[in-house]
Amino acid sequence: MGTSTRFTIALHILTLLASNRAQPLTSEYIARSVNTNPVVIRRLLGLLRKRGFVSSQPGNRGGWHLTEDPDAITLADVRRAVNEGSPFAMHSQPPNPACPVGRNIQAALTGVYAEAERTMEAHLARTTVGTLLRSVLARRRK
Amino acid sequence: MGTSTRFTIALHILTLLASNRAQPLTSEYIARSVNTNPVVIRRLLGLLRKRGFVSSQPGNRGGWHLTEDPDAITLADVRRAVNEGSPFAMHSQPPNPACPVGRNIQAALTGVYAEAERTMEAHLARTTVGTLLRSVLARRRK
DNA sequence: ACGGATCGTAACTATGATTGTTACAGAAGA
DNA sequence: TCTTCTGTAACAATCATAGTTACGATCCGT
Repeated sequence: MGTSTRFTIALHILTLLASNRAQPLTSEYIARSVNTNPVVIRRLLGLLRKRGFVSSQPGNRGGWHLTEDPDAITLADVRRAVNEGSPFAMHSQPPNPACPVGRNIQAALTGVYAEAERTMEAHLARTTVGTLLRSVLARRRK
Repeated sequence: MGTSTRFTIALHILTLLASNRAQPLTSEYIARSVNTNPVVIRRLLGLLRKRGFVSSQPGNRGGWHLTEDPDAITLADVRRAVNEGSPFAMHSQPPNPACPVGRNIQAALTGVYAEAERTMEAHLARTTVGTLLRSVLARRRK
């Protein structure tokens, strides 16, 4: 299975909201920028709302807006919010416990994987939605 | 799609081969330790052979054996060998080029993702198959 | 030379995650 | 009250992965 695009789409959404803090944006509008279906956007926004990054307003003239400083939202926060799993997966079936390697390989790998993930997370925590917004704006040709 | 288990299985295989360097192991034998089908094992061993980590001997009394020092094979090498993709995926459909954020978000993300991957790879390069083997052996109860 | 054991690989199925889509009830401003 | 949105369920479409069967090619040991 390919890696999910949720993390990327969530960052796209948050960057878009960060660049339009004056008025709420509808899932329909966001979907046109991302080039997908509004329901996909609402699903992701629901996850981001759970973490308090955005809030929604139903009804006419409703929509979504950012409720935190873009520089306070790190990419590590966003990754956690959208449930991106570990980049490492163990065996789908448990290995053979009668084999010394089979019996112990998962325990040996668990620590290595956890530390590798921590390393990556620490790196992602050094970039924020604000960083992304500035990077995007610096590239635009008006 | 969930993350693939190829990396984990490849490490399991290599650790098993490293612990049995005296005689070749058959895909059948390895499959019993991993608890899967021999063809799955042969497919992975084929990828590992391309990188020169293992070699195979067809025919009666054939099988597979390690051709490199376990301490010379890093987890980063193995990960590359089995084609684990990036943990980050871009949009499946290109975002809207008429939107300033849509037009530039991928360029902004590319660098961040590449650097995060490099960080993780650098970390994985610090552990080897030899490390894993010793970790596994230290846990075994004879 | 034969027989059995193994690799090498194609082809197909099964499974599961993700994404996209339709549909519709509820909420809220104008 | 009408229109515009959210919120969410239900379902279809797509795709990667893993598992399985099958079978030809290879090679050791006798």
